[in-house]
Amino acid sequence: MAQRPVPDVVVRRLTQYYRALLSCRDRGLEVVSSQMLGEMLNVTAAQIRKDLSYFGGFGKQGIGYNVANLLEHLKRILGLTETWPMALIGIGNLGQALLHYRGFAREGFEIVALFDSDPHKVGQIITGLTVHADQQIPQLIPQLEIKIALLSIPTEKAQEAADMLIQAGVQAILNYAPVTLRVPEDVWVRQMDPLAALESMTFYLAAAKETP
Amino acid sequence: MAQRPVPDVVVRRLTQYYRALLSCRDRGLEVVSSQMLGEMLNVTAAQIRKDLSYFGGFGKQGIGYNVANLLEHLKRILGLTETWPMALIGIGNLGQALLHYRGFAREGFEIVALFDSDPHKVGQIITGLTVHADQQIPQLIPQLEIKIALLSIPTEKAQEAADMLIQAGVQAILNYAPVTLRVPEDVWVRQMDPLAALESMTFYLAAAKETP
DNA sequence: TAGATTGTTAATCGATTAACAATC
DNA sequence: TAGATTGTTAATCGATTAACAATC
Repeated sequence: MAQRPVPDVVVRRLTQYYRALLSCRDRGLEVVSSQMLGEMLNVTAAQIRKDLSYFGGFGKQGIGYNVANLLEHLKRILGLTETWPMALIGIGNLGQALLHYRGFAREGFEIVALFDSDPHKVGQIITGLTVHADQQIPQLIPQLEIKIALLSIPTEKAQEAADMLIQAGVQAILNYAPVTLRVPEDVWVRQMDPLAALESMTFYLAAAKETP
Repeated sequence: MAQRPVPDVVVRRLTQYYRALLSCRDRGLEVVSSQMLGEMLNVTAAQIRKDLSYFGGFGKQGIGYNVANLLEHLKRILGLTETWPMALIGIGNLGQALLHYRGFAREGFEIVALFDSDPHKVGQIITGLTVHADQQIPQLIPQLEIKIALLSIPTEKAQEAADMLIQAGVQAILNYAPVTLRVPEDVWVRQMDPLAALESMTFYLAAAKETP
């Protein structure tokens, strides 16, 4: 599909475009220009056109982009035409919040297996799913054809869990533990780290204080 | 402090270095080289030295960096020597998980005020904090000198809440709603968006499927 | 001293922006 | 047709990497 290699920054922006287009659609817009899209997302119009051009020409000169059409293309490009079964590792406060989050399902992501290392939690049924022991990972992940895992466990246990998951066939990890996981290069990891995000903002707040 | 303007990517990496150094300290390491740090974080040694050089020379040739010393410097640079009172807007599943998250306190972040628009929730006391109505924002934010807000409310309400918060003095927002907030340029926003993170990974998984 | 590692400069690489012909 | 907007190329900008003198 993509001829030139697509930079990761572009892929990340693609998800933004997709979001913005969904919102355009919901507001009844049929056509949108790169200019408009850019204003919604604080991105230049040229950036958007360049990014999209990695995948083809989806717009019409003088007109812009058909919202439904571009949405369809991005959906396919981002792999959102299929459904993605996911495993949730760690059923603490955060894990439970993820379990109840409705957003995943809307884009075809579904948590289909729960794992926890706490014997008190194993066997419990939450939102219709049984909590399995970590030891079940090697068996259940391949069986359920799970390629994506949500990792919401304590930092110390994250690497070990990641190793097991990858061994069992997981190729993408959404990591909530504040640690850099060591993974093979064909495995994808995205870090979800509120503390790091906060710290990168206090840098500016503290700097602004010093030089008012 | 910083002479040249510091690129945002550098600031974000600084938080990683800080994390890695904490882990070094906890393992009893007294000295660490840029090489070692780089291996922990999948970053080149040159990158780390360059990044740190924005702020000064913290290492010793032939030796490396004193862990405690560099930690102290980064702590100051990232503004983590002060404590940051925060407001939590939206007390749903995610909000409650954030409320129970212990990581914040360790770096001086403390949720000191809760807000929700649901009349059923207003007045409730959770972990010792009263849930306030959104209308209280203009009064309480300045009073408690809150500069940081955690936004965990539905997408539709996010912009309006952000406007109120900023009006009341908030300068940094950790936004869990999947929408690009329009904010003045002296206000910082970081997006926490698990769905976008997942979608940027399924891009690669789907692409790999096509070209095995 | 010899070996190691920093801080910094210069070279490279890659991403963003500007500009414009093509065309709806 | 005139006006608008795309897709793409070339120019610019900025970030990363390599290399090495300084020095612990």
